[in-house]
Amino acid sequence: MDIAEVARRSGMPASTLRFYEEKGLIRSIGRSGLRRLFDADVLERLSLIALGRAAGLSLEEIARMFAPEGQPQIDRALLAAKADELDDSIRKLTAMRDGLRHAAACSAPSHMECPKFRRLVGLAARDVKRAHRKKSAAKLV
Amino acid sequence: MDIAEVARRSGMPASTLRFYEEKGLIRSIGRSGLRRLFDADVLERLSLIALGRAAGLSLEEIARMFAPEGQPQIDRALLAAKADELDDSIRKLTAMRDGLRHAAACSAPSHMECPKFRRLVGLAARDVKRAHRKKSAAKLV
DNA sequence: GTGCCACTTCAAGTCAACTTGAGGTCAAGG
DNA sequence: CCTTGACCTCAAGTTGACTTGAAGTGGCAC
Repeated sequence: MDIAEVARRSGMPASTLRFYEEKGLIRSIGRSGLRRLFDADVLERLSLIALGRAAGLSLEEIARMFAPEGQPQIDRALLAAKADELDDSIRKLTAMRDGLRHAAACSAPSHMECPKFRRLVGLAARDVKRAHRKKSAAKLV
Repeated sequence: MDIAEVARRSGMPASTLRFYEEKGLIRSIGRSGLRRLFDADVLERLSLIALGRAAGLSLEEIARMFAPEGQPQIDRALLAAKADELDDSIRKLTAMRDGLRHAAACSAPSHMECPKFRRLVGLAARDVKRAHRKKSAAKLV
């Protein structure tokens, strides 16, 4: 397959495919003149990348999941850790969604006068501080 | 409160507070010489901003939720629409989390040999294509 | 009253993940 | 054979959300 076909079948622009190859996320199997040739399995790999992106992983994290080819347990630990992170995000998003849903329906003149909404806001505030502590701690390393 | 106290109490760096003020997301209530003075209610506002960010809203979207002061129903419709978007993200993240969790535990030698995992991957692929269609359509406007 | 240092402004830098543009190459159809 | 246009490379641009740096100001403890 040439790059145009991969683009068509994966839904990603050719520029992205070249970019991913440069980053080592995918590989072309050869050339025809200048033109890259891809094996069909690149599509699976691209789906995997898309999945990771959709779940909020960075390209670098995704690359790490693919790469080592020698430490399967590190790989599995990473997957599990990522799953935990996702759980966290899901909890946050769910709280936010409920808050929005409520705010859209709530009759309080200003959302801030609604106790439900205020509780939610307080929750988020705690999270930010936690995140900042984490970041500062990370800098010390 | 001066900016340092707001920073301390909100957990955000002063530079971020100045940045948010410049963007119109928060307001200082006056100055003492050059120094900004903030009302205590800015903390509530910052929590709200943090909540929005954590839920994946852009600063511009957050600003729109605050701003109009005249179209309460547009505001509510926007909130409801955002809640729906969040529902979508939550579904995706949940699928991803389950996939990761499974992959971390699954005994198949390579994740791609596991039918559960492959189904998940296919799901993500469809999503990318949908996103690209949406983007292309948006460009035509 | 005076010196320090937290505050100020404004411009520029950073980071991730791509996209865009200029200038060049070559496979294939006519 | 020759043109065409899809593909190539490499550098630079873009966007969002901030951060950093240099140069300046002024509140307040002494």
